[in-house]
Amino acid sequence: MQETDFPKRVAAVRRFNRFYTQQIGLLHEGLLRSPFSLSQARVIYEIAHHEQTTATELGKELGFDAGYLSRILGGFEKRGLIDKTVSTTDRRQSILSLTDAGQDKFAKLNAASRKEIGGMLRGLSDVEQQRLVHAMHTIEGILGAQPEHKVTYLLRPHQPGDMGWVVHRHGVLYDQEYGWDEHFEALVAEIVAKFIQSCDAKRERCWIAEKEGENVGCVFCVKQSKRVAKLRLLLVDPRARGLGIGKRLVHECIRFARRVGYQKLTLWTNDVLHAARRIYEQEGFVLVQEEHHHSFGHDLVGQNWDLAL
Amino acid sequence: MQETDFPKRVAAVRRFNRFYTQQIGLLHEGLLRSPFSLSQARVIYEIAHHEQTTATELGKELGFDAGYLSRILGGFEKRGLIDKTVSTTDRRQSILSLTDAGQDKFAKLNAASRKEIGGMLRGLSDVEQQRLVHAMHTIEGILGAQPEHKVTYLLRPHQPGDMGWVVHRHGVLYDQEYGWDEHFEALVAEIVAKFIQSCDAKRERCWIAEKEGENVGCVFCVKQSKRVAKLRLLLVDPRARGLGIGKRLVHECIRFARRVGYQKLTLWTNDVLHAARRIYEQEGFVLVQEEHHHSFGHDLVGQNWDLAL
DNA sequence: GACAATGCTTGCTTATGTCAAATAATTGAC
DNA sequence: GTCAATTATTTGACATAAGCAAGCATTGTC
Repeated sequence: MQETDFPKRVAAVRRFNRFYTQQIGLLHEGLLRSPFSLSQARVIYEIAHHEQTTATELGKELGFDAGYLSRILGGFEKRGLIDKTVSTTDRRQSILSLTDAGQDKFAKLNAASRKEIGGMLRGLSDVEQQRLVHAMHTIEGILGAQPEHKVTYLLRPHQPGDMGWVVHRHGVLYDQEYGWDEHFEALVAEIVAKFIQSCDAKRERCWIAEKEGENVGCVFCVKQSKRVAKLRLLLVDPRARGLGIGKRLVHECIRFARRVGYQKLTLWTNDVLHAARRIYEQEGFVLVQEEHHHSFGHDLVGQNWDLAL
Repeated sequence: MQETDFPKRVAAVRRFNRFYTQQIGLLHEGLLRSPFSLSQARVIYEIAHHEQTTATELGKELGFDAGYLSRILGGFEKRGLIDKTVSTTDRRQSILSLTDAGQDKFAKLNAASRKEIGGMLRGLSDVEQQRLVHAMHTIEGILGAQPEHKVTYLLRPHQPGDMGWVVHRHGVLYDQEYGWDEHFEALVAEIVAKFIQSCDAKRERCWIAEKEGENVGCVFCVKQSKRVAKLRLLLVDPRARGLGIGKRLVHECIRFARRVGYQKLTLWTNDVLHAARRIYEQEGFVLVQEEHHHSFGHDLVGQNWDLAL
């Protein structure tokens, strides 16, 4: 290295820091129209991206003072955004997780942020976008010792547009992977239509898994009878498999069914869906019935699985 | 563009924002050991890099609330870091400039920041440093509509190490540009030695011009008699010429001499130094005497210039 | 079972930041 | 030249952000 370059480099980094401090200040303004401060947004972001976490863990990741964080979390709890459950292994800590309302609020915040950044990016040419993203990767790679979270997906309630995605993705994937015909897509469409039209918000729910701003999975919990809930339409996009999203979706569904007072959770699937089967088994579902049927252009074996709640 | 890339890009930018928010938080900690908060540091930085500015201008550049800024500036004034002079063209505004103490405090802050960033950079390989700086430039270029200040230098009092630089640079540059021999360097060394040894801090001063962390210019104001000050050793590095640094140094020197009560400012130079001559003329100096002499291996014409204060 | 360490909460303090009103000076319209 | 609108700055009141330290309950260690 030419030794005379070094001060120039230091100056360049300092200039960039000033520049980006400014940029982040601008983002801050974007949050003004949201019910979250920058710090709160960072906290809720972290919670949303962990299935479960604790205050100390959050504090370490974000570099926050424990007292300050405690207050932020207290506020979230009061607003009904998070649940604190005393840990079974260590009764000093609370396990933090988003409530349904929290998931919803966060999804909105997330969408707003995405829209804002998207708007900014759209002002750039394709080449500029590529260069920008590449340069950011470079900087993160060089400065960021800490690896990105393994789990970068997030669960949220459904929003407009999601039902279409559910139908579309089921159609495409079951065709690709199992050769099922369009009758399957139609069946899915019928299910989601009914879900939307007669949705009992208190006892029925849909979760969408989102990764890097794109939908990558879903599951539905619908009412079959007063005491029995049914898990339907579990799907994980191939691009996002292996991250535990399927398991998490099922888990969330079970937690919900239990919480709102069902006594049994049932589901219908087909024996060719091996990955799903493994998840159901792990979560404690029991195979209660099988029957042969011819549907979607194939001979299939339908299965009913039950879980006592 | 592949439309499916877009959400990925948005996600990448958002991730970078989170990442850099974190980074800037770390820098914030570096300031904890300084007497400035992040906001204060940003304000004093801006003041230091403008010869003169106003509160409104600062507020616009930094995006600060006028009231908040007013208080920060009030605090600085109380601590003796800045001067507020009512503008002659608009008596509502104050022209802000750093006092000597302010220049000094800021130079220390600046050095600390540079040291911190320098330390971080030293942990990287030469190639990584280059890539980092290049990536930062790219981002600034793409996102930053606003051009960097034209004037990126800063004046400050001397610090340990500066005298050596003054001697060295005079030696090298006068050899390169005029072929003067080592006797000139020796003369400079003698002058700075005397300056340090018998410096009357109230009535004598040295200014160093700094650009991107490197010294690029200097000037001295020393006492010749109770009523007469002498400007000496004006130098601007070739790399930094054309930015008005020479003029600014002379200007600062005149202001100081006037403020501490001298009645005349005098200086000795040689007719071959054309650039310097132009500055002296512009600032109102008058040529009072010339004499031929043989020094530093050349036949020269020495000149005395005076300015009534 | 004493004792240090950990996870979290709470009280207190200071810094940060915003809003609205007040003052003084300037500018533009007539 | 006069008046209204605008601009630069200050000030008071206020809300939020953020850090420090003391405290409490729990856990792990010896």
